[in-house]
Amino acid sequence: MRPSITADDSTKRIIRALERAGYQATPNRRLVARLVASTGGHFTAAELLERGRQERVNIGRATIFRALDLLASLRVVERLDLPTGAHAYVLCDPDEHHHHLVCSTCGHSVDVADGELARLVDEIGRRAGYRIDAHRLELFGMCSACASEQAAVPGPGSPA
Amino acid sequence: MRPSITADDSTKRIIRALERAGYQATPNRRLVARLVASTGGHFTAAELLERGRQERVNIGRATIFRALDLLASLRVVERLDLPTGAHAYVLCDPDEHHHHLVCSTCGHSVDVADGELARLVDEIGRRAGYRIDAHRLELFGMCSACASEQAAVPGPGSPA
DNA sequence: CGGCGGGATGATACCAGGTCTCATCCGCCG
DNA sequence: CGGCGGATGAGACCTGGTATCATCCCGCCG
Repeated sequence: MRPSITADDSTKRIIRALERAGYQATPNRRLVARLVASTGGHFTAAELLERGRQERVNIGRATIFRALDLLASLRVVERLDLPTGAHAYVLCDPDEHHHHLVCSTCGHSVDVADGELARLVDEIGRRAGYRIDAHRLELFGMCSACASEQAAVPGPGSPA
Repeated sequence: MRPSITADDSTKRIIRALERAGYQATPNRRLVARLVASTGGHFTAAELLERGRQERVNIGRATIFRALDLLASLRVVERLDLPTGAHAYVLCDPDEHHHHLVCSTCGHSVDVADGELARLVDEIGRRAGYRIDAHRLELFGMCSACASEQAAVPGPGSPA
């Protein structure tokens, strides 16, 4: 375990990214940054809104979306399509191209370096005669924490 | 080029899949099958609805969605998340696990065999300590037809 | 200090994709 | 022919997201 990056660090990192790009770090945006940073996994705009309202009555839905958009454009946050078709956002590292591996149980998400994938994608494109501009890989599964928890408290029917 | 599979073949294949799974091949579903098969690329439910209405006045939105759901559950059709965040559907081969490479210009889509990806995904999971249950790879680019068309009629600025 | 301008904000209307309900309908089987 | 379950259409509804618009706030300039 190496939880060297705290939520607080993340909050600051987000705010710095905002400022570096020339955007105002307004109270609302700071709030969103804090909310985003304090989730270990993915979250929806609606969740953010609700949590935001708990600490600060007046924050508009539109503001949340605008902030999220902004953060997404800075690649501090990325939009995810869950297998269910629902949309969620995750905090992530803006510095390198990567993908997400998300736990379907707890929602925790880890960044996955592109690695060999780039090569593979390249080859697929060449074979199909496409010029590939973008790719997206999304991985869903169960993290080790959830797996061991499930092993300890097995749901009905599973230990058959 | 090997356009050995016609829209008609696809229509029949879809209908057969329906029947094999024990669902009625009702007129509406046949219509949807035909509409789906006659698009080379991805399409949205709204498009289908509109095209459907052109040849058969009464088909409900819900019916389209229901048919699409059904086809998706038979894996004859798959739901795609475009880079824009919009949802689309594509006709595809139910028999093997694969991914989609879609042309952002014309919407044409080709199936891509999983190939090495499975191994890669496996390794990622092992390294992260996740049990990976599902993955999704989506590739976006430009097909050779659109590329050559673009080369012939270059847009402003591109031939710089 | 006062005024100004642009960006940020909140409310709200709106839109699209999708789901749910419900009454009707229709085709298939007996 | 009668009944039943599945399919259907209309339309309400929900959710995620966007557009509009008036207001507001802040920094800056005079």
